[in-house]
Amino acid sequence: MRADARRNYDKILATARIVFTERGTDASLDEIAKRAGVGPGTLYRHFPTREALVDGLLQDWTDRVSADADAAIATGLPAREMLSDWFEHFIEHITLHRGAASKIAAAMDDPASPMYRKCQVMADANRRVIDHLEARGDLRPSVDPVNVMRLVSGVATVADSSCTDLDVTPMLDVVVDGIVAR
Amino acid sequence: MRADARRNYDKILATARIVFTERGTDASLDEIAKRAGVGPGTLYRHFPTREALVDGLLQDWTDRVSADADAAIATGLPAREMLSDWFEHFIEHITLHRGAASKIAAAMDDPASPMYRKCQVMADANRRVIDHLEARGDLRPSVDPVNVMRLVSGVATVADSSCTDLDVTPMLDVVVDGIVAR
DNA sequence: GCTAAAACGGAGACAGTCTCCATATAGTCG
DNA sequence: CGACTATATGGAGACTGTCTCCGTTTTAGC
Repeated sequence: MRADARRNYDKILATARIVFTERGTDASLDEIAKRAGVGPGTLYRHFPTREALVDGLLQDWTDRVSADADAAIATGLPAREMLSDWFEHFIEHITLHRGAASKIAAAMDDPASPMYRKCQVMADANRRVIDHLEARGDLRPSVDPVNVMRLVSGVATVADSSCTDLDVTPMLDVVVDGIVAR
Repeated sequence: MRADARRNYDKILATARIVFTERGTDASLDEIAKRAGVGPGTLYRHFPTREALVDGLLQDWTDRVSADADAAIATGLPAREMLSDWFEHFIEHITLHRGAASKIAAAMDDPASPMYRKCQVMADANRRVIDHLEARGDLRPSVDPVNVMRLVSGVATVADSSCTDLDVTPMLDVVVDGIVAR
């Protein structure tokens, strides 16, 4: 990639991070381009779709999610606490920008999405936590990590789209109760 | 309401039902107006926002949801089965049109939404089921019906926004396991 | 029929998406 | 260094959808 291209790419990403935080992931792309000091054409060449741009912002995101999963495992806490811990961190990450949660939830089952790969990493992180607890015999038989992931994403989506500042803990408690061994 | 107004109102609603089914709740409102044979002004006078239009379509929806809740209670089935039954019917209703589930989930906590009232009816129906089971001693202590509603809406939203035809049963099983007495 | 009030509809202002291509720039090679 | 080529730029503008305003038409009551 040419030096000027790289410069613009980074500039767009930095601006998008600001604008998405201010206005959510539905903000105008032309506005992002304008504020980044580039033409709309440049933005669309680097990021053909809004999804690609959101995906670009999540570059280091997967690393953090992965790290959080491993950190949760490392605590060695009882199943209930470990899961709550992990789920809350996870939700914190996927609701970074308003509207992001639903996009991530949708990408999880869509191999055509530019975010699909990152969702895989995220799903892997979750699977590590679930497998760890499973090996400890702390879970009900046949808990499917992928479904857990979907469920928690659903919680995140609801919390994110609600205009009130919803507390996710009670919902997560139900999920946790639904998967730990009785 | 004047006769011609009533006529147009009904025409718009009927057309919206078709178009939303074809294209989801994000379909162009001007297209609905055109296909209904009215001007955009007429559509917007009757339904100032997209939400109001979706809401108009759900006129008899609340009755059906209520009836389903009472039917589920009347079966007298064990808690697990009754809940699965009710949840599945509920999801079937709120995913009537693609995109509807997330709008309903968002309206649930937004008193300013035109759908808010209908969400209350829906929440009441759910509360009846939960209260019934609670009275039978079939649930864990302190299950909050509102949170259950949010959780199930989350499942519906995920299923609806997924491009694959997702089976909601495994997710609902987790929720059910999370609320029935151990 | 006549009239006032109610409703209509479509032109058009506005905002966002996305493309095309004439112009500008970076990097390379003699 | 200067010339050349591939690469990248940016902004005009086509297109689509939202929503309003207001001159015209329709309805309902007298």
